[in-house]
Amino acid sequence: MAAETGSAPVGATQTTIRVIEALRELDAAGVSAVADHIDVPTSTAFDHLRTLEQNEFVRREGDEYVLSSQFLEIGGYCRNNDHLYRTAEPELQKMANETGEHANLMIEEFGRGVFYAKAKGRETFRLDTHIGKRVNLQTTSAGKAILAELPDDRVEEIVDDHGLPGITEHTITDRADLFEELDTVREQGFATDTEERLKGVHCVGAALTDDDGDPIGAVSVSGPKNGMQDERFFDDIPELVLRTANVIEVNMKYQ
Amino acid sequence: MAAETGSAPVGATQTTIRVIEALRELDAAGVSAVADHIDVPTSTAFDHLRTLEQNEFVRREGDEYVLSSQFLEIGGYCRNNDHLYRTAEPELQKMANETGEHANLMIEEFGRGVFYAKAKGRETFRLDTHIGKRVNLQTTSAGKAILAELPDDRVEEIVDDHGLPGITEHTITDRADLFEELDTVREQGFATDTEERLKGVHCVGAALTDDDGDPIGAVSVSGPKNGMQDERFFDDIPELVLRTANVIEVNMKYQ
DNA sequence: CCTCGCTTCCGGCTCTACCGGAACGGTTAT
DNA sequence: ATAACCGTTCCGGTAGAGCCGGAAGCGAGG
Repeated sequence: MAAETGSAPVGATQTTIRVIEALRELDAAGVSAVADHIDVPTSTAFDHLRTLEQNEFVRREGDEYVLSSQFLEIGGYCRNNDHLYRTAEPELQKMANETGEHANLMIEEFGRGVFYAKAKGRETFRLDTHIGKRVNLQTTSAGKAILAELPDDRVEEIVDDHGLPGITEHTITDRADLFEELDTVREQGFATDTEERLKGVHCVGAALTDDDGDPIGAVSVSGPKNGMQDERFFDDIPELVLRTANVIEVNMKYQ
Repeated sequence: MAAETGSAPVGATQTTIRVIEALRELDAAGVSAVADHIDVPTSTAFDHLRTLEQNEFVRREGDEYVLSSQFLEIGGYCRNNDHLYRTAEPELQKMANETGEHANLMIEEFGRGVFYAKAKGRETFRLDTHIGKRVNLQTTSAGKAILAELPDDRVEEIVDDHGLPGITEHTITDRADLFEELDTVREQGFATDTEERLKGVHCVGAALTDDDGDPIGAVSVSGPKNGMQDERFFDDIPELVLRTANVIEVNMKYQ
């Protein structure tokens, strides 16, 4: 989360958000645990928890507070009304069925990649990527596909904001390397990820662009490294991913 | 949403929440549209929108504000850490595969049913149930299964709070009918829904209970009315749903 | 160039968010 | 039993901040 320590216009809301963050980090916690965590008096934490509870953002579980499913509800509602999601979701399913691998839809927000939707293939190895999860764009194929469609100065800005932290030994951590990689992506038309975010996982991603050529997201397929190699990884899967991306782009316009 | 008009301890937070609700209802809106909608000066709406934006709960799209995927992120994160979800999710998948229909996991929160997870079967007719969607418990099979495991006075309380509004012509709208139905559910061990929330859709649901016998959720299968009839609807599917519920209950304890 | 609608900024007044402290309630130890 | 202790809940005063009106930017359109 941003944790802008700069003064927010509405300080009380800022405090409430800190309470939410605390509950998220603590999973379940009592009033005083929350108060300690964000360094406010218990009475203050209590006021905010109660306000959140009244609005059903927080629920009591025994003698502790937990975040409710209200967040999921709002997020799910917005996503369900989203034209991109509605258009892409069925195509994701198809892609997952055809490949047997996981298919993902990513969007960019605040300079980071959001796993916006996923479809499971036959291989149901457990992914760490919960819905909505945010990652640095350069660590995924879909993210790199998006970056490749953004103007250079915007990429610079994103790198300035979020850096290039190494997640695995294969993650791109150098700025020049990144731009070189983005050149390759633009040449190929698709992006790859060879264990750059998760050991043992390979991905192929392609950007979705609007009429102006601006990226509105990206789709990708991810699977175990062993099954994702050679022609399948460099030809078959990319072709399918690109075709799917194309179908989604077209359907975005005419329905 | 609750819309507790009673005074919240932290009024500023209450206002922020109203801004969020407004954005949700308006989909995308400018400062003044939000201000009008919740009847505050534009400058106030602006302050709150800016605070939300700084914390990445709201994003600018052109010259309008929209809710960001932050809600999905928080909700998805919590769900992913949830023992019930982690345990039930793979079983849902299996159930969807075996039946070819949609499989759902519902939990109860604030007296309403939350569609907490779903797995798609082969029949991919478009459901209106986005993830996190809240419904009145008595309108779904999973919800009735949960109600059947709650003490009568709690059921009374829930009905008092949320009423028994009719959604389709088959929805239970009478209190006595509801209790009669819950008796049947307890006898059978599972609950059914014959077009009580959606025309043309039948469901079968079974509750998940903890060691104390309190319901922690319910699983259900829903499909088109035509395919969900006779032995399949009254025997085969119920058996599978009950078996799945049982597997989840056991796995909850030993892993 | 002027108008109009919207967003953004600014500063003062008043209200309220915040806090300390006290009461309450449940649990454990003596 | 009873006391001690922990966390939660309640309460009231104060000073600091949220709210608001008004004005300044800023585009779009005539």
